[in-house]
This record gives sequence, structure tokens and C-alpha cells, in this order.
Amino acid sequence: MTAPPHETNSAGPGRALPDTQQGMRRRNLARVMHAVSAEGPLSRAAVASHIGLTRAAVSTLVDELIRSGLLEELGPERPGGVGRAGGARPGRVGRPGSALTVSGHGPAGIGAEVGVDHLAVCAVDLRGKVRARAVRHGTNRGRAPEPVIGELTELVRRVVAEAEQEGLWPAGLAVAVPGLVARDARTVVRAPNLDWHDTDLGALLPAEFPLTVDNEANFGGLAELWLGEDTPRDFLHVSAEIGIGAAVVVDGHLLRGTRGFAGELGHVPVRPDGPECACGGRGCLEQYAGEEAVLRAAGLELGEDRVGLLAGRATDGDEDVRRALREAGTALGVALTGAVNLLDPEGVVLGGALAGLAPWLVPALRSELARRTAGPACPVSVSRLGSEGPLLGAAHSVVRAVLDDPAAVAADRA
Amino acid sequence: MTAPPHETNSAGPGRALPDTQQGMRRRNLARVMHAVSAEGPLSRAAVASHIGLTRAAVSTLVDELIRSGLLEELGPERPGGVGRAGGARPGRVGRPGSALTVSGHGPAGIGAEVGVDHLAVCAVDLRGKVRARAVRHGTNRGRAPEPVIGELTELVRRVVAEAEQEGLWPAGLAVAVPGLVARDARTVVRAPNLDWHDTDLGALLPAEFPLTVDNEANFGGLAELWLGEDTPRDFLHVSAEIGIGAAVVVDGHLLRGTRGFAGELGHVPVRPDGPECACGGRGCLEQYAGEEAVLRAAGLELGEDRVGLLAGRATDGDEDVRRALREAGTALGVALTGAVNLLDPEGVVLGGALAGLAPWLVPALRSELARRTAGPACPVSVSRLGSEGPLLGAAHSVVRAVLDDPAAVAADRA
DNA sequence: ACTAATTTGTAAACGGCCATGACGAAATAG
DNA sequence: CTATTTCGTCATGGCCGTTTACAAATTAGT
Repeated sequence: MTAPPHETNSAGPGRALPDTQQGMRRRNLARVMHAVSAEGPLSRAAVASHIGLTRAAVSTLVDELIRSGLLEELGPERPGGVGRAGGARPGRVGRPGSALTVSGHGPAGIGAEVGVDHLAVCAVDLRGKVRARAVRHGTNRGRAPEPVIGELTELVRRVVAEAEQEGLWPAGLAVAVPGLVARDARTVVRAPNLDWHDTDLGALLPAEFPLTVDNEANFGGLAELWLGEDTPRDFLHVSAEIGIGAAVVVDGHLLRGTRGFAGELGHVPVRPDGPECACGGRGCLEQYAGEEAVLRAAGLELGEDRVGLLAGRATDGDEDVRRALREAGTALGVALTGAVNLLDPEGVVLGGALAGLAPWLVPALRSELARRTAGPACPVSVSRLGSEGPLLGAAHSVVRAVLDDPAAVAADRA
Repeated sequence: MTAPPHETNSAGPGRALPDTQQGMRRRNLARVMHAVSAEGPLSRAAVASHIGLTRAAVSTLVDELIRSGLLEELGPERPGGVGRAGGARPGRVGRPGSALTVSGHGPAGIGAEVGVDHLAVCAVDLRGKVRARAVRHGTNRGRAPEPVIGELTELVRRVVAEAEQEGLWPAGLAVAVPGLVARDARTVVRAPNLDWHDTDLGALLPAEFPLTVDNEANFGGLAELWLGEDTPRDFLHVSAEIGIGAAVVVDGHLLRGTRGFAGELGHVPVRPDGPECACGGRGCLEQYAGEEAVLRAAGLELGEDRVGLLAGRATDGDEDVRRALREAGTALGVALTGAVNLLDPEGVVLGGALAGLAPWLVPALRSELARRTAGPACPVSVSRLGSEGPLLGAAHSVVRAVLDDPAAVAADRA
């Protein structure tokens, strides 16, 4: 079976389909899936009014989706008499609708994460629930791609088997890596902390289902977009593991850049005459807010759980650590001022390792941003997803691909 | 007649239309218009293969567009015998197609520009030709909106009359202003050089046709996108009049930001401890590369034709001026390094006043960008449009709106 | 309890739109 | 002058959402 890359970037119903009746049908199937997925259980009539089609049209669309195993009928909404409270809309007159949900036994998105210190895989169903997971701890720093991906493949097989036991079938695999990924969504161009260069993960991973590889910062940002509460459709998601990466989300779409390298916030100049950086520049943000720089400024050694160490010391009142974090926050504020001026996002969200250090970073960051902004400053918030972001984002990207073009997976399945 | 704002942001055939057959029809009409407009004279068969529909379907679409006056039939392509060279494809066997062009007597886009030192209006037909124009020189600095817009309206009426004499009818008005415009595309939130604040131009301009107001930097960038040769679909267009503005174009769309304030490159921090800026920050790009800053660094006074003055002195070999421009170029390079890292555009284009000073700015800019970038640096080019960009971009935005949804203007017309 | 009103889901008829296939028209190739 | 190729059009057919009608299921009112 062929394994074309997912279109992680798509948000609305699949675009760029030919404008023929078949394309129309496919887009409308997608709109039904999106409506049901986003607005909880919905009757056919409710779906119809949501997406602007007639009940009759929605009926045929829903039939097709049920036959494909993507939607499930929960049966008629309880009127209120049977059993205890049926949970349906009370006080509404007329025949109750038959509630539809996205299937919990259909396709599953397999997400995987190659971290510097761990490997993780999970399976998410169409409802967004994590149904299986597997983790393997141990550093991958400097290891060759083959054995690492071999171990990851083992974890994937385990998770897939577990998911299949629950009646799910894998619709695709998405892998988050700590590095730059080419626009082909398969090749890791540069992953400094793994020391991988131009590595085609497509050749190393099982070819049984569609594969997407992307930067962990990008998947983290997408997770925030899809799973965060009150997350706007225009925001900047900043995450730091070792490097500092940002996901730029514009109108619900991830901005990838021509080569796929967008979001390299770590190398935005903060002080043009500052210390030299590996990128060739001087005074890049990473020289002030990167993990290594902060540890050095705090007078600490590089160890295993670096974020935990910093957070612990800061909680204990270690003034050196607190000062180092404040300064990192200030540098972040300078870099983000530039980004905010350029993009005018609705908000800035701190995720990944930054979320854990937020209490000490955010005050300095906010004040720097406010000081440099005319008018109301761009609101800064902290992600609830923490270190789970990239993994969840990866798995959900597969789920979104199914929602965006249900006809494709149904066809693949047939 | 109602006057809804144009969707300047749209590039492809109008999206967000309901996915019903009517919507399909509308989108296919748009695709025909785009194909004919972009690929020069085309036969029905050529259009069909371009947009992926059948000849029969295209025939009916073309008929409708011809009846609406948006397309014109040039008659059968000359076989090669009659008169002199007919210009048609030579050496091809088979019946020659009948060439189609976008109409030169249909709708016209009216573009207007409120500059600090002038007012300008022009009319552009669907073919992209400027068919009428009017200019009025004289400073508008500090004048109240009403008299200025009154004069502009006068120019608009003159241009519209002239266009109508040529058989065109105005399909909309787009106004470029040197300031921040709200997302309603009518209200000037802040125009420092005019000293306008929260001014609703919609109330001051004629309501006879749809109105769009936008930042001149945005229209300049769009002009580059639509009219520049070899302009990519992802680029940064930097222009400086008094402030420094950038248009961020992503995948052929202009990025506007939540409030419509995206592209404020002038207030990206270059040296976080630099001189104070009116925006509240310190060391903003404008403090180094803004017109006023450059003039001061060069030891010159603020006068009338500031750009011309600088260019003249630099050509004459004035070392103070040259140094000032080099330093401005370096500062631009620092700010653009940040932007390029964040957005990974295919290129950076210098437009507006910067285009005239390019010979002295670009070397320093390029070297700074290259020095701070790992791998190949983002190519920097200079716009050919010069100071005409915003005006042409405004007029063309109306034309694009017609191409994006021809059914709408045809309906308005009926 | 019984009727009226309301809402849901489905079925049949309708209309719009693009695809298919055939055909005449207009050119080139030999 | 004929065979071939390509263009534009017409008639036919199939797909798809809409319209209209109707049965089913519930609430509101008497």
C-alpha cells in the first residue's frame, strides 16, 4: 500500500480537491465529520443546521460515514421518561433526534516522539482519547538513527497491537523529532541533540501506513491549537527542549516556511553583538534563554533532568537560578516583541520545558513585552499540555487528517 | 447599494462558499477567470486542461462569463495564412481554438493612495492595464481627514469618469494609507505622519462601490506578489516611507494578524538597550533605519524629497550619507534575520523608498543576513515597482476580487 | 386521554452541474 | 484530396443537494 504524507497543515475540510461533484461530496463528508467531532453528539438535523446543508443531504452523508465505520449512532435521545435522565435536551418539543458520535472503534492516529531522553508512542481514537501508549526511557543523544528508530518501531508495533485489540485500526503514523524536518515530511535535515543529519525516517519506519515526520515544536503548537482550551486560531507557541522552537499558527494553520524551517525562534538576534552562536550569528536568543545558557548562568552542571533541577532550585529560593531564569525571560521577551510586532498574534503560549519554568520566566517576559509595546500587550499564557504536547499533537495530526478527508481513509480501507 | 469590503486576502478562487452546486459553479467560474487572466489568451480547450474540467463544462462557463462582460472572444486564432503572422501556436495540427481574454471593457479596479506628500488615484482594467490616473501633489502632514478625503474623492470621481468614457465600470475602490488599519478594512487606527486616529474612511468616501482600506505596505507587498516577475508565493516585502513596514506573504496570502497590525517591522528590537522609541520600546529598527534616523545620522535636515536627497548625496560620494545608509542596512539585516528565522520565506523584497536607496543599503543588509544564517542565506531582491507599488496594489486588489468571485460582480451588475 | 403543534428522519421528484460520447468544423500532413 | 488531429457544441447520463411530502415521536394544551 502506498503511504502518502498527511497534510498536517490543513485545518478546514480538505481543500485543493477538484471542483467536481465528487470533490463536493468529499468536502461535505469532511464537514459532517468536523461538525460531529467538534460539537459533541449531534443529531442529523443539528449537523444540517451547523454546516448549512439540508437534513436530507446530511442523511445520505451520515449513512455513508456510518457504513465506513467513522460515525456511530447512539440511538434516539432519551425523551426523559425511560431509565434515569437521558441527558438529552430538555424542554424541546418535537421528535427527538438520533445522536451521532465519531466512532470509538474506527481509525486511530498513532503518534510517536523521539526525545533526547526517551521514546514514546501512543494511539488516539477519533474521539481524541488516548487508547494505548508505550514509553522507553534512556538517552538517545548521539546514537545512530537506525537502532533508535528500530526501538521506536518496536514500541509502535506494541501500541498498534494494543489498539487493534480494542477494535481500532491504525490510520497513520506521525513522528515528532527534536530537529528540522524537510517539507517532504520524512527527512530529518538536522537534529543537533541527536546528531542526525539528512536522515530519511521513511526508509527506517514501517511502510504499512501513511507517515508524517515533523518538528516537535510544530506538533506541540498543533496540540495547543487542537486541544488547548480557549486557544485562539492565531498564536505563537514557544517551546524549549534544548533548542528554542516556535510554532507559528495563523488562522488555524501551521506556518511551515518554504523549506519547512519556520519557527526558529532560538536564532532570532537579541543582542547583535552578543556571544557567538553555533548558527554563525551573534547574540541569538538561545545564547540567553537556551537550556545550556541558563544552566551556565545559574552556575549548574548539565545533568539528566535539567528542567526539574532548575525548577527545584528556583522553588527552594536559589537566587542565582532565579536570576538566570529572569534574564532568560527578559531575552525571550525581546525576541517575542519582534515576533509579535511582525505577526500580531492573538496570544503567546509557552509550552514544553518552558511551561515547567513559567513561574519564574513569565513575569520578566510579560513586563518586557508590555514595556516594548504601544497599546495593550499581547497576552502570554502557559500550556496545560506540558511535555505531552508533541506526542499528542502527532497522534492528533493523524486524526485530523481523517476528519479532513474521511472518504480517503474509507477508500483505503475498502 | 451595499458596499461590503473586498476580501483582499484571498488568492485562490473564492473559498468559504457553501459546498453546494451553486458554490461549485461559482468557484469554477473563478478558476476560469484566473486561468485566462494568468496564462494570457487561451482557448476553451486550453482552459479546460489548465483547470481540470472538460471542454464541455468550460464552454458553458465561458458562455456565462462572456454574457457577463468579463471575458472577450478574440475570434479564431489565425492559421498563419491570413494577413501577417497571426501570433497563434505554429506547427500544431487540428482546428485552431478561439482565443479568450479577460475583458478590457468590463469592470475596473479603482486604487487610491493617501501619501504624506501626495494623493493619487488610478483605474486598472481586468487585464492589469492602468487606464486612467490622477495625482495631486502637496503635503497632507497634519491635515484633518475630511478635507484630504474630500480632495481624494474629487480625484476618484475624475478617474471614474475617465474610465467610464473608455467603457469601463468601477467594481470597487481600494485606498492605501500610511498607517495601521483595523480589520474592518475601513478604519484608520493610527497614521502618525498624518496625525489621524480612529478615522472611519468609509464615512468620508463615496458609498457607490465596495470599499477597502489598507496599509500601504500591505498593498505594496500585494503588488509585488501580483505584478513582480519571479516573485515567490512566500516572501517578505519591506517598505519604508516614514515608518518601516513589512508585508508578510505566506502561500500567496497576505498575513494580516488578529487586529490587522501584522508587519510592524519598524518596531522589532534591534538593540534592546538602544535609544527610546515612540512606541515605548528601545532600540527599535526605526531608530536605526527609519528615514528620520538616517537623515540625522547623515547630518541632513528633514526636507521635501528626502529619499531623492539621500540618493543624490550617496551617488555624489558623500561618505557621511553612505555610512548612514550602510548602518541602516546592517540594522535592517539584524531585524530581517529574526524575521527570516521565524518565517523561512523564499525571499526578501525591498520596495518603496528602500528600493531607491538599495545600492547603498543592500550590501550591508545581505552580508549581515548571510553572516547570521547557517546554510544558504535568504535571497534579497529589489522591487521594480518602486513607489508605484501601493497604488497599483490597491487597484489590483479590486481586480483580484473580481477574478476571485466573478459571479458576485456579475450579479451586482444585473 | 386526546388533539394540535413541533421536530426528526426518510423517500420521491426536481433541477443543476459536470462527465461522457458523438458530431461537425477547421486546420495540418502526406 | 484524403486521413488525422484538435476544437467547440450538443445530447445523454449520472451524481448530488434541494424541495416537497409524509410518517414517527415527542411536548403542550384542553
